[in-house]
Amino acid sequence: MRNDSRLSRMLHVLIHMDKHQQSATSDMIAKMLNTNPVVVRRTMAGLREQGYVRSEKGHGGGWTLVRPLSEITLLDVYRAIGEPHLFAIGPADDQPQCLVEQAVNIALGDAMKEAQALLLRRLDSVTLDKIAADFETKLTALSATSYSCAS
Amino acid sequence: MRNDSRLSRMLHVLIHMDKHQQSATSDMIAKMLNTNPVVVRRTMAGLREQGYVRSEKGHGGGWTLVRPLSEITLLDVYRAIGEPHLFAIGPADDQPQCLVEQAVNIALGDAMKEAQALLLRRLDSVTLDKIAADFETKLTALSATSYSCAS
DNA sequence: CATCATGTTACTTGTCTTGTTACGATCCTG
DNA sequence: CAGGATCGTAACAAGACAAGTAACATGATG
Repeated sequence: MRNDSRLSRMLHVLIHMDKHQQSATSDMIAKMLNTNPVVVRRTMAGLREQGYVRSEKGHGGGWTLVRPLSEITLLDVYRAIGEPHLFAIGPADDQPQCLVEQAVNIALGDAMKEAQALLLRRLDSVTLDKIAADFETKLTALSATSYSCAS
Repeated sequence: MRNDSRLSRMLHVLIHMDKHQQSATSDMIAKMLNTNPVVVRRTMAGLREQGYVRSEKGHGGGWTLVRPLSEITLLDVYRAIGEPHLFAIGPADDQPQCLVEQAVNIALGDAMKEAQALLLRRLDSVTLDKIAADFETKLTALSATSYSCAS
């Protein structure tokens, strides 16, 4: 568990959901992600609240994709899961008295802000159908060879 | 302890060391950073190995700055402390079998690589004397008002 | 040799995502 | 309508990693 993999996992799930076009239970999704259903529900709650997926209880229930992949960007997903911290590094003190430390925070903070802005711009510029298309390319490239991912 | 603050702390220390131009003990530095001497030695070990500072044992010992701030970039310091992980997010699986997940990893990874490259470029473009100069500006701007940071 | 200071190891703490268990609510089906 | 399928949620344990802490060895100075 070295990284926060929620964004990665949700992208993975959404594209798979688009592929079968039928409701998937938290259990099925959990197996796909090598985790367990509670983690799935927890993480996908944000996607539901933002209207990207819908969940239905009871027999025959599960998760369904509501909006087309072409209308969901990576940034949308990132925001839906709560915009978790992107960086592992940061200042020792957010409001330091020391003027030297203030100058350090500004220098580091400026660089990080630029990097964050670039990353978010990049996430905003890619829609999920783009990744799905990349997948299709990979798939045809492999021709008839084995493709395994319990989808 | 939300973030890895080693880079921030080391920048702070190096600039202060340049200001007094005399050896500082781990204890003094620890007080400045609001931590304890072991953490200081642990973190500064990398700076010593890379030749930015020198440490001397025994009576009158402590840490001294070896190279001028103008010859040390933020990137140098980042590398000296062991290039810790920059991002808090990442893929769920580095070597996934699933082609969809592979496509997701590539999309996310590309964006992150770009952001990382930008950040490292920014770190490489700033030398420590630049931050020290920013500090001086702040200091004179404050005229004769109180400046507190047990340096 | 006594003291100061670093070097190093081992262990604890704090924080955050994940993993897991438990239980309640809801909905289909026989 | 009883029973099972499924989500919702709370509570708590596990794992990872930087940071905090304690203990002790090593080396330098006076």
